[in-house]
Amino acid sequence: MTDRPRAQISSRKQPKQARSADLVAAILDAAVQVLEKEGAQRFTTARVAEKAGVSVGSLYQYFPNKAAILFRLQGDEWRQTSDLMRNILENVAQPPFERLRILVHAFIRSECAEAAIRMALHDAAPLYRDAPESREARASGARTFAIFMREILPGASPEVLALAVDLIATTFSSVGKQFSESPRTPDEIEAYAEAMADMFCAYLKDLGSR
Amino acid sequence: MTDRPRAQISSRKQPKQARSADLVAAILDAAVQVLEKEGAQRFTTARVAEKAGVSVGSLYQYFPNKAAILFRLQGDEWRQTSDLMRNILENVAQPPFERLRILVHAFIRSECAEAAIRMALHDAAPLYRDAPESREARASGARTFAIFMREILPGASPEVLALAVDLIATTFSSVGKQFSESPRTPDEIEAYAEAMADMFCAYLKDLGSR
DNA sequence: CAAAAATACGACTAATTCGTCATATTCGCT
DNA sequence: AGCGAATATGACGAATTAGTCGTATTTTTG
Repeated sequence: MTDRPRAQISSRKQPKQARSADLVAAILDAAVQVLEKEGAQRFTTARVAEKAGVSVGSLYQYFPNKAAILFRLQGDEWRQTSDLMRNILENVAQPPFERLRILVHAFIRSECAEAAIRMALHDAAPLYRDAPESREARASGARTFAIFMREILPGASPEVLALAVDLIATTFSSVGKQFSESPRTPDEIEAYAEAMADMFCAYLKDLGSR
Repeated sequence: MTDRPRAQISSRKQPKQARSADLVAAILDAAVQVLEKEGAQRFTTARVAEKAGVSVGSLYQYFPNKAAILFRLQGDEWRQTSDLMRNILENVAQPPFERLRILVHAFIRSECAEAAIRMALHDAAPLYRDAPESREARASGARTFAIFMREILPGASPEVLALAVDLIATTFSSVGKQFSESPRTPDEIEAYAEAMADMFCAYLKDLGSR
C-alpha cells in the first residue's frame, strides 16, 4: 500500500521552548488576519507565514498541512461558543424560556462580533469539515442542548425531543453566514434575535401543550 | 495589491448555430456532473470541458470565466425554486397556513433531491455570490414571499412583517447545506419538514394574535 | 565551553490552475 | 463549388499553490 500523505490534522510536533510557542501563537494570529482581510480563497500558508513574520518551513514544523491551521481556529471558535452555551443553559436560577431567550441573543451577538472570521471559516469548511474531530465537536454541542431541552419539554417523547433539538440547532448554525452575506445594523440584529427567540418559544410552547 | 480577476459574469458570445447551442448545453450538463462527482474544490474548466467532450477553448468562447458557469447553474437552480414557490404561494384556493406547510415540504424535498449540486454551489459561492445578479435574484425571492406574508399576517406593521420574512427566509435557505453535511433518511427529512412547518405556524399564529 | 537538540529559514519542486491565441474545421449561403 | 463567418481545437504561458529539505542559527545540557 502506498502511503499517500495522510489527511492528518493533529499537530506534527509540540512546541517545547518559549520561542516556538510564540511562533505558533503568531501563526494563529496571522491566520485570523489573513482570513479576515483576504478571505478563504486567498488563505495560503505562504501568506500566513509572511504576516506572522515567520518562514513557511517553520509553519510546517507545527502544522502538518494547511487544513490543520483552519481546524485549530475552528476548534477555538467552537470552544468559545460551547462555553457560552453551557454557562447560560446551566444557570438553573432562571426559568428555562428566559434562558433560551438569553442564549439566542448571546449567540447571535457573538456570531456578529466575529462575523468575518466565521464567514471565512465557513468558506474554508470543505478543507476540514470531514475531520472526525469536527463532527464530534458538533455532536457534543447538540448533547448539551438536548439536556436543556429535556428540561423545557418535560413530557416530550425522545423522538419529539430529538427533532426539536435538530431543528433549533440547524436554524442557529446558519445565522452567522446569513449575516455576513447581507449585513445588518445593530438594531436590526437585535430585532432579528428577538424574533428568533419568539419563534423558538412559540414553537416549544406549542409542542409542550399537546 | 494584486488586481483580482474581473467579476464579469455575463455571457461572452451568443451561440447562433445549433451545434454551438448543443455545446453550451453539454458544458452545463458536464458542469453539474463535475460538481457532483468531484466537488467544488476540483471544479475546473479543464475537467468540465473534458467531461463535455469539448475543448477548453470552446468553453471560453461562451463563458468568459469559470465563475460564469457556476453563475449560470445557480441561476437555473434559483429559477426552479422561484417557480415552485410562486406556484404554491399564489394558489389562493387553499388557506394560507396550509400553503405555508406545503411550501416547507416542497422546498425541503426539492433541496434534498439536488443536495449534491446545491452543496457544491454553496461551496463555490465565493466565486459568484458578489455578482449583482445574484443579489437581485435573492431579493426577488424575498419579495414574492413578502407578498404572501401580508396575506398571512393581515394586521401586522411593515416592520413586523419584514422581520418575519427575513427570519423565515434565512431559516429556509440553510436547510440544503445542513442536510448535505449530515445526511438524513427520507423519514427523518419528512419529520424535519413537518417540525419546521410547525415552528413557522406556531410563530406566525402567535404574531397574529397580538 | 562544546556537543547535542531544538528551532528557524527560504529557495526549490512538482503540481495545478485559469485563460489565450494561432490555427483548423465546419456551416450557411449564393 | 466557393467564400466568408462561425465555431472548434489544444498546446501553451503565466501565475499560484502546498509542502520539502538541506542548511543555518539558537537554546539546552553535560
